[in-house]
Amino acid sequence: MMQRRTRQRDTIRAVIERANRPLDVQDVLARARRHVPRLGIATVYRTINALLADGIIVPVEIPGRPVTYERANLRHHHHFYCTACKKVYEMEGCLLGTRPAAPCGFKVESHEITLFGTCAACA
Amino acid sequence: MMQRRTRQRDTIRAVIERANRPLDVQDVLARARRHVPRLGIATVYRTINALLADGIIVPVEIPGRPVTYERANLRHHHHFYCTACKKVYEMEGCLLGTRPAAPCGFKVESHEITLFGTCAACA
DNA sequence: ATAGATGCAAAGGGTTTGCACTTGA
DNA sequence: TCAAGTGCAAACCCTTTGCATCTAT
Repeated sequence: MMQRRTRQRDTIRAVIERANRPLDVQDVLARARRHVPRLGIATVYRTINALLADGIIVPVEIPGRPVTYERANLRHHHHFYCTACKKVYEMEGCLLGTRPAAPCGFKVESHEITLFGTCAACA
Repeated sequence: MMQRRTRQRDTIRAVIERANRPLDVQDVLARARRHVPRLGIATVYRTINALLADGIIVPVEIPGRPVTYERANLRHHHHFYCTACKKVYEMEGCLLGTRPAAPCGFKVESHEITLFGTCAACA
């Protein structure tokens, strides 16, 4: 995948990597079209799927919201969703002090935490 | 909403309330059809939406999976998603030892935690 | 030159809606 | 009785796929 370098792919990747918050497909399309006006939505989906497969970006799924994507090489962190302005913020570090407890026989491989509330700007 | 009592609604509500794990729409349809064979998928969606609006059930959204639903009046808990058998398990209690830390000015109102891994049955 | 990538439009899969029929109160 | 509720199918969305065209190598 992603064997050739194209303007579309460079643009889509740059849009996601330079954003200061996770972007959904429509966000990516809108921003990328500023540089590639004729960009099609199918190319956005194909490129996002390729970037996911290559481990360059990861999905960020907030319950009740469309999937968003961010660069994969960020430090372990979680997300804060402001219910007022609908923005997603990165929360540095992990909120779980200890390894998550699970019933006997259950093996925890990873976890996701989302905080909901209002951000400083909305308070 | 839900002005009249029907066999379909009683069945759908009972199916969700009696399940020992959150169910997605297809789960609900399959189980409810045992009692109401001609039940249509549209009625399942309509009833689930009505139960959500009435606060009788809540959505449980596991990243990458179809939305599931469970009764609303359960104690605070989180979910474990088995990546092998694709089932969602209830995890009693909360994994956050302390109140979640957030940057100054951020007000945390609620949180969601999802654990990923393999369950006892699949290990 | 040529296989990979793109844009468009059609196809898919899941959810909602329109409508005539059924049914609870 | 008769409006709420149902089942079916069509309509909608969002995402993926097919295909002719374009383009990076």
